[in-house]
Amino acid sequence: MPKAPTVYDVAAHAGVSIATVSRVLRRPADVRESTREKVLASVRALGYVPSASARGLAARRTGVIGLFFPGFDAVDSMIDVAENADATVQVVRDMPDSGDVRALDLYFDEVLRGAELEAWRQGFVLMVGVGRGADPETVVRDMAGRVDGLVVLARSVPDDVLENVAGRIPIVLLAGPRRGDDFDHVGVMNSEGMRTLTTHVVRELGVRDPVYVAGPLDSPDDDERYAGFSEALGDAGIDAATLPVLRGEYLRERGRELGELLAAEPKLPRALVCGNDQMALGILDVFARVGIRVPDDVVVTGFDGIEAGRLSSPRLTTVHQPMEDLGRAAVRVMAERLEHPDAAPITRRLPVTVMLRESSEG
Amino acid sequence: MPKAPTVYDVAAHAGVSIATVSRVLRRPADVRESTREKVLASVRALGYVPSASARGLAARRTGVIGLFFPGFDAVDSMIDVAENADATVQVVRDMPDSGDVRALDLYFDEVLRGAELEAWRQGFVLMVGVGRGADPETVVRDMAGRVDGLVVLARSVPDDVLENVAGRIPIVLLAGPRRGDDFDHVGVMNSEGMRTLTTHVVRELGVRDPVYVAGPLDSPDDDERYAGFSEALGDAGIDAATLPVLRGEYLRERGRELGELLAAEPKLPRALVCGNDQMALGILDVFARVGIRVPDDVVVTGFDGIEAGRLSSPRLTTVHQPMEDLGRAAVRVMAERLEHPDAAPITRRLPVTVMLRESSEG
DNA sequence: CTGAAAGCGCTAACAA
DNA sequence: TTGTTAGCGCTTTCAG
Repeated sequence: MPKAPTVYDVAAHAGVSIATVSRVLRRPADVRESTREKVLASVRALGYVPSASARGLAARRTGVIGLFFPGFDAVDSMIDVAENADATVQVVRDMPDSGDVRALDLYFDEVLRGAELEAWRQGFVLMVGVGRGADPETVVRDMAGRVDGLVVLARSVPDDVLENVAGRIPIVLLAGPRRGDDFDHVGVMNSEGMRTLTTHVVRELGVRDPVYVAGPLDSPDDDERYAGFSEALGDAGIDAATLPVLRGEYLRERGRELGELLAAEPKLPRALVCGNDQMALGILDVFARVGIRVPDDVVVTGFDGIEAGRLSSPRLTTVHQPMEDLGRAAVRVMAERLEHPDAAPITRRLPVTVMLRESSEG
Repeated sequence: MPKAPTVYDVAAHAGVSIATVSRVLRRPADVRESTREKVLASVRALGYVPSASARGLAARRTGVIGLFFPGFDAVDSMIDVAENADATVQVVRDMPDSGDVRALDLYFDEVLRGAELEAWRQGFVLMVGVGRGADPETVVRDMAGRVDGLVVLARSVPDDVLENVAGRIPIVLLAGPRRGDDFDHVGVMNSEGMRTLTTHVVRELGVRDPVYVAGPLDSPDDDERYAGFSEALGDAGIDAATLPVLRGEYLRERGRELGELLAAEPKLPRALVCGNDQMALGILDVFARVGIRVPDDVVVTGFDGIEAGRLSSPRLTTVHQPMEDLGRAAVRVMAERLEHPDAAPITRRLPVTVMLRESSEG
């Protein structure tokens, strides 16, 4: 690996000072055309690539925006590459079934895609950090040293760490609750979405006693969704507090368990309004197996709009979150913040879309 | 945003020299325990986060590995976030259909996941670069200035650019052909996989005249796959050159076109061995619509092992590439290269898995 | 429009 | 074990 050329090399080659080389690269307009071309020729001739480290140090900005996500799961279940490196082609009879482990990741992937796109548009590079195991702090601190600003998925990092890091670089919170005015924040209209969907269930489908299938107790997203549910019922003169609520984790498997429970009951509710798609899909799994007809026997709805809900049968009625837009909005907010460090805290809530599909529409 | 503390601040606060602060952070063992604790206390007290730029500049390494992919498609079809920012909840009747635009991305997502995991294990940070439009060169050059090494998807960057950048930092090529001994390379066993699958079709399913559905003419991957196909036939005493070959792009839509063509023929082949899953799925789409039964009337197989092939009906028999392992292997190779800059070129070919599913197995 | 020179914050010899 | 010091490669006044 021959030593990489530096500004000095380029300057010498072009017969100018290093300042001029720097100018050609950063504010070409400030340099006479003939000089500029001379320098650019040298840049190409030497294969010069500016060092981002040196640039970042001198300019006090890196041009990188960080995006922190809690980790992909199932990390250590993976086979070691080296160990099967000399294996040969394997043949497998692949039976139907398999899980949906990728669902969570898919959510991130979409947000990531939007963030990456917007970062590019704004002239930034995106650095993705994935929280490993129980130690988001290390990763976040490390990232903090590398980026101009950090977008963090809400509640994926302890508050004190966030507070601490915020003293050095701006933080934008993604999704989740609004967390006061401490940080800039980008979220979606959870309650409005659920309210609209529930209103549809009550008004159009004529169900006056839908059962809410809630997520974890400590999920602010779920709180907001339930609030929307309640409001919709209130609008129709129904008191949500009088209706039963089922509760579980936001997991398909947990949905299956609830599905089993429901299937064993003597009487089904007319509609199950679930706090997220995963649970709804789990319930659908069981109902399909035991012969409960959806939506004829019972209407089932979800929330999130994950891909799997478009591929299930029946396809799942849900409230679709604009994940890609979330990512984009977060980066855009960060760009604004970087431009105006002292502006008032920014909050942005993105609209959602109720997707009516066969799990509710007969 | 108060000015971020530096080593000098920490050193002053702890009453030591900046060198000691640096040591505490980089080689804690070289520092007496009491001093170390004193320094760490100051680090915490001040909320100190080391600057990666300064560190990178001084140490001549950034600790970042770059991963370059050609771009996500459909970039400019996206709605502008700002424009619908004040919209409210929308309700949509979502009809079945929709495309599979995400398929390509899914491939990348998996590779990405593997790369990210391995990078973390090796103590690196991963920086993902996405080629925008027709200008991978700019992105790659920019990345080259930010990372210690660059993993590049084969044929996503012009050779001369690669050559040029390779003078500055090591390059690892991912997938695609082997490209001589110029670069380190990680790929999969394309021909072996296709050979095994084809042998199954010939031997177990008794088809002696399968039709190969090829990808683009300039795809070395497809060349390798076709070679495997030919070999398998040769093994069975059949000359592949005597059999017809269909050709298209690696796209589902193109598969549909071919499907239409085939459906219009008086007589179907007994088996269609496709160069990738997308085309096979497109063919499946059409066959399902026009009532051609798979595998009873015709066997259809793919290559890649994308998720959509697990969700189609019938589910698609295919050769599964270990995408995640590919990403991991690439990063691992890069780590080795970084450790031993002068070692001989590294080539690694990962095994694949033939997945027998209902599109071939009656 | 161009050059000289002073850092940016950190690491890594080398001394002590 | 700790401190001193010389850069790392670039940006950015400030002069000219």
